[in-house]
Amino acid sequence: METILVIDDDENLRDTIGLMLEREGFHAVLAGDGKTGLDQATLLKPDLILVDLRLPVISGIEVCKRVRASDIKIPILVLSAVGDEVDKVLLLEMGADDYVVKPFGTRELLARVRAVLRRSTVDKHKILSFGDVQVDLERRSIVRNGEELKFTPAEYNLLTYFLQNPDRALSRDVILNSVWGYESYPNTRTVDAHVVRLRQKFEKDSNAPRHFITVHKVGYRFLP
Amino acid sequence: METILVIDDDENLRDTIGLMLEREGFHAVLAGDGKTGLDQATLLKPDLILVDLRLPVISGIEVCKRVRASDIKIPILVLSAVGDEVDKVLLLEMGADDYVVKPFGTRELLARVRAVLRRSTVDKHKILSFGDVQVDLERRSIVRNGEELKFTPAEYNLLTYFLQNPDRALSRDVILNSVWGYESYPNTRTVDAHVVRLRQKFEKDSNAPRHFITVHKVGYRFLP
DNA sequence: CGAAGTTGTAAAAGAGTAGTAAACATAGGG
DNA sequence: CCCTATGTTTACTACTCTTTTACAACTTCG
Repeated sequence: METILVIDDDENLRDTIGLMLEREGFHAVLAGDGKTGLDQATLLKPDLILVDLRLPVISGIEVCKRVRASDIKIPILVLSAVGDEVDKVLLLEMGADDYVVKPFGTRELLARVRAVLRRSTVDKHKILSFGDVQVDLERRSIVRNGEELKFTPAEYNLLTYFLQNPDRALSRDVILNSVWGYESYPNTRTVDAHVVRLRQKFEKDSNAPRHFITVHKVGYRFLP
Repeated sequence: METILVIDDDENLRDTIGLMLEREGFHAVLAGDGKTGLDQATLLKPDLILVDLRLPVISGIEVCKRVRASDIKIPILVLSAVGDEVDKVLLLEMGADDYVVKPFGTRELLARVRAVLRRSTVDKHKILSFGDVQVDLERRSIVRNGEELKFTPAEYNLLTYFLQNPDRALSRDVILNSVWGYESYPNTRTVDAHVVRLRQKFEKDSNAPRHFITVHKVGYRFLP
């Protein structure tokens, strides 16, 4: 089920939209101001953000900018009042994917929501990243500064596991089970050997790791 | 990327539409009169033609007729002024796929454009291509430099599967399931054997594949 | 501090994987 | 019913990757 975050200070409208979305099978999350909205966005990573252009404190444009700044690629649909003299180009440049002029019909909004979602799912490659490195799960590629890196399967598997479990102390046993699976029983030192390689490849200073942190007597912790 | 041909004698409007389309990720080609427009149409084979109804010399209706007469199946969207007393039925009979009444909003036009394109792509006979090779799914033919290539069913199935899933790491199991189906259980090495053949046929240097890339311990990735 | 245990690391042994041609199997047409 | 075209498996080689090992360096804690 797709989650849609609705950011609007007009409680009435907000609830109406929320209800409508729920009725259409979406999961709607509501926020009354830009700040809350942004928090929700980073926390929930919704599939779409519906944001009012005129918001107190943090405007809709600002929300667009900030969502785009954090590298989460969530499509954004802006709601603007008919009077708003907004440069549509600016809006799209700020990272909005589409906009609807109030007052709008339920069906129109829904059509837009679906259109944006459709477009975004097409090119929704999951790309994990840390530092200047991007990992494309679909292509199974690792890119740094636009350049594809060579890597072995174990390196890739371990790296993506770390990326998907950031900032957690992971014991060697847990890592072995998750990355190598239950069927193979390598020595736990194997993990160490591979972490060494990841460090050599991805740490600027291999002696002072910033991403692949040793947790003494336990295992490792990955910091993006 | 989709190419859209805009035929309108109003330079201002033409440019505005062109700009808007470009911004939305289309490739816009502009023509100021029916004659030029028709030439462009046959030359470029755009994915959509946007044509003003009131054109000097050759009218929009005439453009529709002539495009339909030549057997290119390009969808046409007609722009008509509000005063124009046009029989909509006639318009559609002439080969237009939809029409928009001026003055129109950017969003409305875009919505129509997308709608028409969506409808037309469904039954557009798709030609997949990579390098200097074209694969016509409808004819089930593979052509290189205007010459039809011979191929076996398995070669064709595997190749088209790759073409339809470009730039993704595909495991042997996934390939087997998708190309061979769930009912047959060939060895995964079978995939390798067929990839070898595709390479021999389509790679310039079989030792340094540029299209059929090995993904160690996983399978293959196809790059157009 | 110093002993015991833990981790870092390079290199070698070992295990597994892919490329490839040829053998084998199968189906469909004549 | 055999022949041919195609598909699948096998066998072997070359190669890549993984794991182990050995030892140095480090951490912890009494």
